[in-house]
Amino acid sequence: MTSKQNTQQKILDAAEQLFSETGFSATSLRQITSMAEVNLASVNYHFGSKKELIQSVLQRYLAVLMPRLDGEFSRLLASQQPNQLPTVLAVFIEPLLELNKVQHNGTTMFLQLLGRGYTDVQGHLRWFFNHHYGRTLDKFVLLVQQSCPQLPASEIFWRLHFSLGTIVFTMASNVALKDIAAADFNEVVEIDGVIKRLIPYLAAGIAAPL
Amino acid sequence: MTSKQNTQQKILDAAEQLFSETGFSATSLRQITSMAEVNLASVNYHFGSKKELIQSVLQRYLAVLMPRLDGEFSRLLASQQPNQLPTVLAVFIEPLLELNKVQHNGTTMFLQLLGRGYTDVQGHLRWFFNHHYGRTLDKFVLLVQQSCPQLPASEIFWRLHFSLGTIVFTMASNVALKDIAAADFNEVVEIDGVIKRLIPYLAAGIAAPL
DNA sequence: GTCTATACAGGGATAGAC
DNA sequence: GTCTATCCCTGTATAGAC
Repeated sequence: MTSKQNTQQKILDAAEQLFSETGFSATSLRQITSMAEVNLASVNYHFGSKKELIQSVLQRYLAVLMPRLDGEFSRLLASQQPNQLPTVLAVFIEPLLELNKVQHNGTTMFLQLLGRGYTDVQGHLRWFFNHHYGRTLDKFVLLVQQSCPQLPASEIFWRLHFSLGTIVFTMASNVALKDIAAADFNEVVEIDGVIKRLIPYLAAGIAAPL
Repeated sequence: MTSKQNTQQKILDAAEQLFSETGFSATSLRQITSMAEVNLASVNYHFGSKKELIQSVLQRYLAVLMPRLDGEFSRLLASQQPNQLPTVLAVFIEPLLELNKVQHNGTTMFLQLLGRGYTDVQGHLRWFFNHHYGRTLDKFVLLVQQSCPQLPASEIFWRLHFSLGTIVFTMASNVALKDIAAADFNEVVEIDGVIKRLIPYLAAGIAAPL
């Protein structure tokens, strides 16, 4: 009973650390199981496959993040008049930064996992996300549509995917970007700095004139 | 002599087709060499490794694209007054679409390779790109800085990387996005449509107020 | 139920014969 | 330059111990 929980937990912790350091495809199950000090086969026993392990690692964060976001979206939708786009986007900041309470460096960890997830193995993670959190996503899309009434829904579709790309790519290359910024501009930028730089960029892009 | 050229060429053609169909990591050297009807070991003999083969496939396009872009950038820099940001970005459209003359569906092929390349194997492609085309890149950055004199260089650095993410991610998931757009909005969007949708988004994001 | 040891097919890379 | 044979690593599946 407790031993099952321990094994699963040990695998998840080791996997999370290795995934965020070197990416999904570059991390082998043998690395994970040897760091977790468990048997190789236990990954497939407990999680079924490497893909499902990746989803489980992300799920630990999503289970905390998405209900919070859903609540914020519902709150904004309940107000009578449409909300400003920057206001809608700013809703992400707090819940994302609170992931630091889930785990040390949780925000960076999660965003890096998200970035690597969408870029490394694309397909199955996108499906997983839509499947589990489609409702929350719909609320967000509705909020954006209300804040940009001049834009057709199809244009918003494209621009939200552009924005997803911006976020995911930035987070996947977060470490490299921080290093370059430090070297070229003597700037020390932490994850919240990156997030706050992203907001005006995304807001302007999404609301751009046709 | 001719046999060397032929073998290299056959490998490049087969690799390009398979890469753009199923991505880099999902395409094995054995698939490539059997489609090209050459020996497995010849890939490593002629290109050194799978990574370098990927670079070579991209290089065929970059060798056409980058000199053209460099010329356009120089032309814009030569004009006395600073150029509008949308004008600077629009410079990409023509040279990108002309890749269709290099090969059938060349533009899509190239952008997909670029997208997959940056996301699949991140590190080495970035290095390769900066190393070979750093000068051209510098001209572009200068043009953007001139068109946004109110923005500090460090902010432009971040926003150009945001934009790179937008482009790369969009192109990597190009096929999926086209399918969704077709299903949800009855929209048939070709690659030039995506490019032209990107320009106003990017321009607004880069020039966003602080 | 949980864990271990082990086998298997497929991957990239490479040494050496030709 | 080319080709064969081989090496080591990967994810996955399963038989059997506890």
